[in-house]
Amino acid sequence: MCFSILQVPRCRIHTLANFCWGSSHSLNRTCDKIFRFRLLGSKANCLEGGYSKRWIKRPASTKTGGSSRTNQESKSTTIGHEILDETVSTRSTLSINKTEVSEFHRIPYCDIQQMIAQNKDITKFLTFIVFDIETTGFSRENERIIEIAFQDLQGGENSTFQTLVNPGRHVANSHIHNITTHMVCRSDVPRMEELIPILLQYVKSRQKPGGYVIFVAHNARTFDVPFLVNEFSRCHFEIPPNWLFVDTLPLARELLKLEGLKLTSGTSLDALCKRYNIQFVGKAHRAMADVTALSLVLQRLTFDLKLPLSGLIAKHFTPSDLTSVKKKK
DNA sequence: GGCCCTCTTTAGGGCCTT
Repeated sequence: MCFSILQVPRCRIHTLANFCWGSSHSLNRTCDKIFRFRLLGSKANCLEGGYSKRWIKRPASTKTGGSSRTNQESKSTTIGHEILDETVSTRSTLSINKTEVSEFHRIPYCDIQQMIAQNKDITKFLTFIVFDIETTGFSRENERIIEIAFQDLQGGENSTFQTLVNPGRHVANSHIHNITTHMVCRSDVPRMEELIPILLQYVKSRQKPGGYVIFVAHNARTFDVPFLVNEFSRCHFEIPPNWLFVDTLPLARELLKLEGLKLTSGTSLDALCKRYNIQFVGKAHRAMADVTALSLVLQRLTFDLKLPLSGLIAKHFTPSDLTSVKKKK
């Protein structure tokens, strides 16, 4: 499956078409040996309240400990939890070194704006990940994330990542996503502080050396990203500086405006799926189903807006942009 | 909470996210 190709004659314009769903990237290649969880085979049981497709119940273990580089004393604890993923067909191992996590902030990254200006092959430095979260409510201050899904648009092995998250509290809005307290408030479902190192390592396994990761979500600016930033902060982690975010909601608004339609015509993910005749795989308002749908909506939106890759990247924002907006007020 | 629109800007309501 490929993104639509937008081409301008005699101009070299990079588009999402460059990110095809087929290349392979093994988690095994980039891992160390301190934190560890396992993604098991794909033929497993369906999850309670999950998808109609082959959702996988994956027992996993996480080893936490000190740095192998500094030879500090290592304390290992095993945390059983379930990682839900639909695409991994072979047994693979992802290990995480906590020192390595802290070094995310020391990697020198390329100047993306300069590369666009110089028309360099920016696709060599970019990873596009569509993501979605399910939460216990709307308030980033008071509510918690209970499910996260990532999909690397490059495709290939391990291109999707999905997990439930233990919020340590009652889930009052199960009627929205069908995720119940019983499903997440369990010792074998990871808490956010346990999950973040795994997420960081997963994303690192997908990114290119010295490159940026573009995270795309619907209403990312006012919901998903502030939630993510808040959870990282609460768990004493920082969003890596090479993580950039793009919100598809303004793209949808821009398109309706271009077509002379009122915004009340619908800019929700549901409305966009109906517009493009995209069917949800599984139930809407489950993270992976929404991610899959948004991945398809994204290619249609960029096609309709005639938006080249550089134009999409130009719409990015960072967590510090959100902070500066807050400070101004 | 941010963005957009309008019966507007010294405001208010609706949409979008769960």
